[in-house]
Amino acid sequence: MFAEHLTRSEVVRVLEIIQSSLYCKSEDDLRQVVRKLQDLVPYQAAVVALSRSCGPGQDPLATLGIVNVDYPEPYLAELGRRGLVAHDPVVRENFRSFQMQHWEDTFARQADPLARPLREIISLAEDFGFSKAGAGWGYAFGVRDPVDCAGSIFSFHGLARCPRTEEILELTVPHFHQALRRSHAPERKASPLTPRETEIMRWVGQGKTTWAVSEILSISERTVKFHVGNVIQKLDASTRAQAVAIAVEQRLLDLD
Amino acid sequence: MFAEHLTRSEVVRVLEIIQSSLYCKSEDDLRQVVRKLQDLVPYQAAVVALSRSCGPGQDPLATLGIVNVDYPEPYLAELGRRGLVAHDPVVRENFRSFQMQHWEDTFARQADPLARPLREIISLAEDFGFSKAGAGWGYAFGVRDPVDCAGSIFSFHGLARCPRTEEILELTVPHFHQALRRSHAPERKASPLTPRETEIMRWVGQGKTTWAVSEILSISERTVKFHVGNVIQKLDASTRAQAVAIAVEQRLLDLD
DNA sequence: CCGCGACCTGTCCCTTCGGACAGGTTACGC
DNA sequence: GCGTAACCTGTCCGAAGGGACAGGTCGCGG
Repeated sequence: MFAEHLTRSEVVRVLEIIQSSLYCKSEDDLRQVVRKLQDLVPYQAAVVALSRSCGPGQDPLATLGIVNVDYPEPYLAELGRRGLVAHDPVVRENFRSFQMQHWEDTFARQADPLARPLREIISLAEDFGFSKAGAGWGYAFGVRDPVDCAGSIFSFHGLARCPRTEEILELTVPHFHQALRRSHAPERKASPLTPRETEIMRWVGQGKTTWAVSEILSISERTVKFHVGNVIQKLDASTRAQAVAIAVEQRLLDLD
Repeated sequence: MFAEHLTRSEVVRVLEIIQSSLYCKSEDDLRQVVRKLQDLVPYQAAVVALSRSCGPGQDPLATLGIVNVDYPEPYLAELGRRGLVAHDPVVRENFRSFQMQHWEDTFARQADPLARPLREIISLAEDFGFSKAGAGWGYAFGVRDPVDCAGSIFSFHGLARCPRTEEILELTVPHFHQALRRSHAPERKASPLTPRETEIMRWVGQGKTTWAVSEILSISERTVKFHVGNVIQKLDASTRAQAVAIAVEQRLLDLD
């Protein structure tokens, strides 16, 4: 059965959230969308992360990009600083199985509940006022992308075990994963080219000669050569053909 | 209001379809998912297409990849053979506005309803037994991806105008678009370049001069110029810079 | 066997580029 | 006011590219 614990209006709400996930263009958009879940599921804080390398033999943690939703920043920073993320059983479990897990179960499955990093994780959480026990438990759920193998984890703090909650997460998280994948993709660093250089390279890429570009822009041939020369330098190219190749490949020519 | 014309079970059905769209890995998967819509919306046949180049000044038709769902293949083939796709007002409208359109309106908006290509489109449709008038009308709806600018069109034949239908398409099509984008990614038409040409253009794109390439490949400078010249012709470029730009953009240089 | 496509080579000529040198103006922030 | 970045312009020259003409070999399929 599908969505059996949800009323019509809840299903509609879920659908709305899913729709809005389609239009995430940035981490911040995603943050907003995830927050909408709070109407349906009373989590306290969430953390979201995407790893591009989840293949066999790859370390997912290596390329983990983290988006914080309502956790105290210093807590996550400290977690990272002490290298505890790699030892968090929830994280490890997630990137192995990508199944929904309630933290309580995950912690219960630990061979040695008193192991050093585990105790440290728990005490750090307590330092920040949310113990991992009792009301402090939560859910984690992630997706391993069937197409490009990117893996994500969505971790929600402050959720008691509940089939309805699981249903909602099951429905929404895969879409959040996609939104994360999309909004995280265009990690396009600022173009090293000036507007003028970009403009000129666009024409050059369209097959215009120096002379033609100078006519188009009503500037001298020399100036065009000057700009192209600068681009060649900046992109560490040796010919304009290579400069164009690099620019196109790095999408510096705002074709889109 | 969201999904106001739908019952709970219909909303759930929509949600189910959306969920299954997440796991499309191929055109055929997508076809299956789109077909599920028939339970909710009695369309007769659908055609789905994705264009990677939808930027300003780019021709979306140039990179249009088409997925047929239940149309007679010969019909679509004939449409393409006669170059009618470019003249279909529904297609043109879609890639301009990306808004939902009922074909009836689109055709009604045509300045000259008796124009040659338009008449040909209609008569071809009639030849295949589905006139575009009356019950033959349908809906088209597409998405212009906010992230990578890829544009899609989803065209459903055999739908009367109906707010409920529009609602369902409004909810599902954006997800189909994403599914199409994901499953369609590794679609690369055969390169028009010969292996030798590809090899040479790769070096040219790396900034090598004619002389340098000739040294690398142990052939004469003249031969390199010969091949580059052929590539420039084939790609309809005028300089090697433009040839490189086109080759890189169309991913002809198996860099990846 | 012949045509065809991919590949290879040459000469001639004019255009285009790339680099080096040597200037200039505007606009903006410290 | 001074530095700096973006923009603009010039001359000179050797190197590189593009087009047109005219060849050549090889292998494959009708």
